[in-house]
Amino acid sequence: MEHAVSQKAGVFGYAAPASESAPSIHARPYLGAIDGPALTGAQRETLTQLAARLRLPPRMLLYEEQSPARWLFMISQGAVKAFQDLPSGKRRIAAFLFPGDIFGLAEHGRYLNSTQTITPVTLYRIPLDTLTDVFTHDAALQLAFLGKVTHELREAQRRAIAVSRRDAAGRLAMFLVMLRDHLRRVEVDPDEIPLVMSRSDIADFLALTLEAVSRASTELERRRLIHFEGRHLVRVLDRRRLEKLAASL
Amino acid sequence: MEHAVSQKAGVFGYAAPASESAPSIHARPYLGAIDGPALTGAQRETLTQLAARLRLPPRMLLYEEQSPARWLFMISQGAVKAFQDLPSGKRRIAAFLFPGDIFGLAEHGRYLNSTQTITPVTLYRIPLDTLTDVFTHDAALQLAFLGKVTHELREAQRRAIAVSRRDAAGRLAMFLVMLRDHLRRVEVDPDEIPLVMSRSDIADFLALTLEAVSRASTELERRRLIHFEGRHLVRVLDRRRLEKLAASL
DNA sequence: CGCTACTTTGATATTTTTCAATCTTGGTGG
DNA sequence: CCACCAAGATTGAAAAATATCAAAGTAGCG
Repeated sequence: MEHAVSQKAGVFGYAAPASESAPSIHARPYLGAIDGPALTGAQRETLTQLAARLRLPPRMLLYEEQSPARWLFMISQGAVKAFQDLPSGKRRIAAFLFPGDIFGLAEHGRYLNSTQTITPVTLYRIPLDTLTDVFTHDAALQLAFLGKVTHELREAQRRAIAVSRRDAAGRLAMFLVMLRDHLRRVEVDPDEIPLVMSRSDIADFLALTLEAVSRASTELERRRLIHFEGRHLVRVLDRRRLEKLAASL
Repeated sequence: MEHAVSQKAGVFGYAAPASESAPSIHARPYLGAIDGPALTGAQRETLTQLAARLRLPPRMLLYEEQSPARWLFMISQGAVKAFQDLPSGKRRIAAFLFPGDIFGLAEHGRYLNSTQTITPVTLYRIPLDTLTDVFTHDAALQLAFLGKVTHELREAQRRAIAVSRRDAAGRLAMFLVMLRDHLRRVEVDPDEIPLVMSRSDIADFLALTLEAVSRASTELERRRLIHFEGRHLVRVLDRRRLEKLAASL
């Protein structure tokens, strides 16, 4: 199993003009009393001053697992994958990341996953050392981050449940529904799901072989739940049954 | 598949004397610059005033999935399981929780998992509505929570990787190692792993049948990696090979 | 227009799930 | 103190589904 990387880490793309849009994070409500704390203008200002805005090409490795963690990243545009390469040669994708998502949380000062751009990406890069101070001085801003992290925790738990399914078709259905819901804040038509990642990325995410993903795709098409318009766009034909299958574990 | 519950939610055990020990949370370092922000004396004081200390019997249901989230919990002693019952009748255990662990994070004001005590448990119960204010006024305290939540996020990701394994023995080995590491802050001998939960709990956690867990246990014993001293205590016979197997995915 | 990477399809092998029955263990009560 | 009971755990045999190995088909890109 090969996982070639077209560009090495360490060198980042050129800086993008900071004017286009200020940093923003998306999160669902997470505690009973806290409803998705959106960033205030002042908070965005704070972050904008800290963050460098970068534009990166596709397939660029941002950082590697176990390397020293220096920055936190927030995606503005594009898609990123976070993954681990396992001793067996297999790869497990921990998450696909889209606009509004944060990544780069570390442990013992080192990143836990490798990350690589899938599409061209625009993102904000925030030095970790300054972030601690900011959080200490701006509790509300930190709260927004806390909400985001808890949201990601829930998604990780949901994914663990999805992966635990035995049937490939059900896993794929769950993936599609999760992806659609995750993208809903960006996409307009909920029955069109853009699949920016490859089949083998999906396989690595769902802990299936890419052959199994391919067969599951065929099966979902045969059952008239979805239709592939090209390899990177799924049209949902029967939303009700797709969701039913996704929830049927 | 039956999952009977001996006691219903809503009624909590009697309050325990608050003097025994103040609330504490355990977390690993999570950001490059932040090393496991332990609670200061003042912060413990703050929490102690907010929290009710409760003692609960074993097998008590604390709250059910989708019920309105009113409290956050911190375990002082004992073990709790967080789970979801799926439409198919299967059960997925999202996490086993031990002293120092926090649980009760919610979404849209509702709990995402059901939780039930496994052993007798002593815990702190903190009203969620007051917590938001506390976090806003005490950024350092919030930072400790943020660290804890990110730590749980990492554990969820690790579990997702463990569950994605195909081989039952490997999954069980991974579970044992994770459990041992999680308990290391409490337990002294790293080669004695107390298994407070039942085989079927382990099965629900690993997304295996309990038969498969049983067979995997037998296999690990046959291979002289572990030895069961009774059903609730595992002695690690060959730490090196056990860890190798756990990491061999 | 042709190459290369990605995807699909096919046949076999491996492993878990299922379904069933038996065995243990801890607790209860006579 | 011992026998009995029930829940939990183990073992066995067959069925189901994905992994594997192999080969052919597409599609995008230069």
